Amino acid sequence: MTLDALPPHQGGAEQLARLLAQALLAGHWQPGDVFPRELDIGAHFDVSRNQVRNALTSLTATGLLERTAGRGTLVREIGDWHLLDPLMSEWMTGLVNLDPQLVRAIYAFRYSAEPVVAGLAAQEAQAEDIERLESAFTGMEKTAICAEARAEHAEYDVAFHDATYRASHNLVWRQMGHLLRPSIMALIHRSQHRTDTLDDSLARHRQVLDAIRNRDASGAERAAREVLRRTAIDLGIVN
Amino acid sequence: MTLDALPPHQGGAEQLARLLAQALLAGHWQPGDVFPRELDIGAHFDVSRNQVRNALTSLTATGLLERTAGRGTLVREIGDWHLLDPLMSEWMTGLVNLDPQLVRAIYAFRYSAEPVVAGLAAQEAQAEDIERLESAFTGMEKTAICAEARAEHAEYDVAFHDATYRASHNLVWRQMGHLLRPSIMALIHRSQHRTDTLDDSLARHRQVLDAIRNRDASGAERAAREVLRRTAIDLGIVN
DNA sequence: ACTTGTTTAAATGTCAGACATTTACTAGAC
DNA sequence: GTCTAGTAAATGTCTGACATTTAAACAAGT
Repeated sequence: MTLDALPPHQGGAEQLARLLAQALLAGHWQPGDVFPRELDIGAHFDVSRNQVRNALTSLTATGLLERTAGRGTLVREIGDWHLLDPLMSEWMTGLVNLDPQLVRAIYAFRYSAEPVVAGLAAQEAQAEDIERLESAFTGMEKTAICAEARAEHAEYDVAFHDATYRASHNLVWRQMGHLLRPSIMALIHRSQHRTDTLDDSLARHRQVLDAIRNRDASGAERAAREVLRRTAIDLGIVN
Repeated sequence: MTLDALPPHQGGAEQLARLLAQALLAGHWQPGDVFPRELDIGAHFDVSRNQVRNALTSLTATGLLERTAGRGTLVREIGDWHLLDPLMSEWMTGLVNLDPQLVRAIYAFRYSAEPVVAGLAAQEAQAEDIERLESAFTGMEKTAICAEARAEHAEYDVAFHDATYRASHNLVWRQMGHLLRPSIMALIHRSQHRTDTLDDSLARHRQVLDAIRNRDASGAERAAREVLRRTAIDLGIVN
């Protein structure tokens, strides 16, 4: 894989890091491949060596690359990626062709984890948590009608699930909310979002909200599982 | 808080990063405090500005610090820390006085998550996963007898739980195994490790192993919960 | 042949200094 | 008082030179 296939870039090491990271996430390099050298990258994108090094530092910190003096830069395998790093989530978000293996892994994780989180939320939620959930849900309702508001609807969707994680009032679970954004964004690009689909999704979200509001832990677990069953259909993981 | 209270350091930006990170994790600075300037840090530890910048880059990437040109470096609040970053786990490990709030948060997370993970492991485990679990368990048995092998015993303990996460065969859950090390290490420093305690802990671990081996998902869930009840006692969270 | 040691090239890592940019504060004009 | 310009101080960036590590090529000695 060469750099020629990548789009141009402008401004900042962060942009460059995103560009390279997304190419890696899309599988343009294989694990074990040697990554281009600093000077080549700098020459290709016409940026200073500093910018390149800053970008590569991020990719190394997220486990995408492995660098050793003298040898060069190697691409690490998917099992070494720090999927829970917020930077990684940001890079995955907006990547149209996310590796299906990743989409499935994240979904499987959510399917096993989110019911537990919802149960915790039902036990621990404070008034402000309920408020966040409600405002996110009403946002989802408002944007469900017209097709142009798909992006906005997704944001409210993310906000709803993130509010669930936050309502668990656990520092670790809360960190995991970052994974939601890429997962839900992937959902947008793969599902048709027909009206009946959205209605069904909304109804299931409402049950989660109600259960948490009623402090019904096991009910929240069940409802969260139902939401994710709907998600699985929309993602094309089942059927 | 000044730098004077910190021990000296030798060699490498990584060492410096660990030193500063552990000071932050121990709560030597309050959220919102201004962190010392690059030049001051460099002068105090007698390292180049580059090393300081590399170290601070790590602390920024893990959400411990927030840096903006012109303003300086601020200490972020605990809710912004990237607790799931492997670097963070490495720093927390070996920190004798980990913030009790963190210990409790990590424990609460494990108590809600690990039963689910054990259940998944019972469904998904392959032969090599079982082997890893068994070898870790026998290691725990061998090192349970004499008190000198506490550190080694803890390593086998970590290996056992890590093997459980790996056996779930999910990329996301697997990443979370990093959190185990600091959690279990904290346990060492706080518990007496009396012989009957260890026997009880071993028996409960054995039940997890057996349930996974028998592909008994709900049994593995129950057993994992029992292991963590034991852990809670040893950590002093209950009783 | 096989090993051992030396050299060479190439990659990342480090340093030092100058400069750029952003931010907060201060003094002064009106 | 309020706005503006200026100044100081902090992080960010660039550049070039040098250090260190690694792997491969090569040359000797046994």
